[in-house]
Amino acid sequence: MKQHRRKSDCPVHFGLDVFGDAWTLLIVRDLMFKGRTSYTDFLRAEEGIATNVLADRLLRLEEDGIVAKDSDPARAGGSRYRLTAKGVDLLPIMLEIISWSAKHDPETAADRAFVRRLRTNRQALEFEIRASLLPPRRSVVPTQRTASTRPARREQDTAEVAR
Amino acid sequence: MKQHRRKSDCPVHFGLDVFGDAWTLLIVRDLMFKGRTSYTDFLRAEEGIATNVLADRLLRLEEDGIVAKDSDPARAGGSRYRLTAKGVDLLPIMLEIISWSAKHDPETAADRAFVRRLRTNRQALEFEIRASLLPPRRSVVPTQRTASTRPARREQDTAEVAR
DNA sequence: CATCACACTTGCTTTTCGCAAGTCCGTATG
DNA sequence: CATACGGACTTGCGAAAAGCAAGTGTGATG
Repeated sequence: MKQHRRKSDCPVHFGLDVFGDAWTLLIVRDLMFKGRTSYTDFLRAEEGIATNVLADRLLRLEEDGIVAKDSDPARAGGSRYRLTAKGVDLLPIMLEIISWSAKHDPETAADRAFVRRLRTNRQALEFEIRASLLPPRRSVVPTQRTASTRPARREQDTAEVAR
Repeated sequence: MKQHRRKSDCPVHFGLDVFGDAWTLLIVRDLMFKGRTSYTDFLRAEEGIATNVLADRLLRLEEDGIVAKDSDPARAGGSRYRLTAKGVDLLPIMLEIISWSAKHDPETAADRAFVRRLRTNRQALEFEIRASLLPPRRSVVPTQRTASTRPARREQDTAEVAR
């Protein structure tokens, strides 16, 4: 289990403590841009995350209030993950990473039109994506956890409802 | 030695392959905002990076064209690191990380005025910081490396000179 | 030419990752 | 109501990376 190791109150360090690894932001990417929402969806991503690492990162993300998990009554034993408001707030970071990579990676698969919009009309693009992510379409019911199980800090409903 | 493991051409993955770990962006932070430029400067940062990890990350950053190393004739055996243009291009990512952490970390040490400017007048702030970082003030001479030693991809002079 | 600061290396322990296989659990099915 | 099934993990183990402490090399400086 990857541990939190907060060693300062520097905002850069705080961010890295949450998503400073090779996989966390790929899960966020899948939720934000690729419409992937289930455990097996994430496993199918082309980078090939290991199943134990995926389980660990999802738990971390849930504990840190970036994603929330709902059980999906439509499927046997199925769950759906979604970004919380705090998770959606990572969007500007994601967009800047995409912008940087599109500029500096000759082999980038970044969509041309997307990158152009990013440079010419970022506000609107960001607004659109936010709109596509909120509100969380609840055809599903929040997963119950016993007090003993992990996710400590629950997302405040207010944070979710606001905007 | 941390290895590159490029598994797709996704721009998010590309970025994470370069700086997806707990330390790389802290070094960038030190260079970008804290005026730290030497090996021992980086070691002194409050997060306490291990010396072998620091050596590894600096080599990676140099190989990836994010930083460049100059020998400093003013100090015995001293070196200075600086951001290349590609490294300075990480600025928007850093600013968004700071913004996110300032919003979501109750204990954040992020400077109030800085964060306010970030929200109200980002363009100017970014421009200012860029100006403070370029051009690389050369009171020092680029470090020579034999063909056998590491940094493969050298920063193109053009990239440095442009802007 | 001895000393010192700086920039790393080296060796060792602990943690995390990567990979393959196995388990659990809530439906659906017969 | 027993059994199969798909989805969501868990477990075990070897390898890689991180963390820690101590040591080495090298170019000034006295």
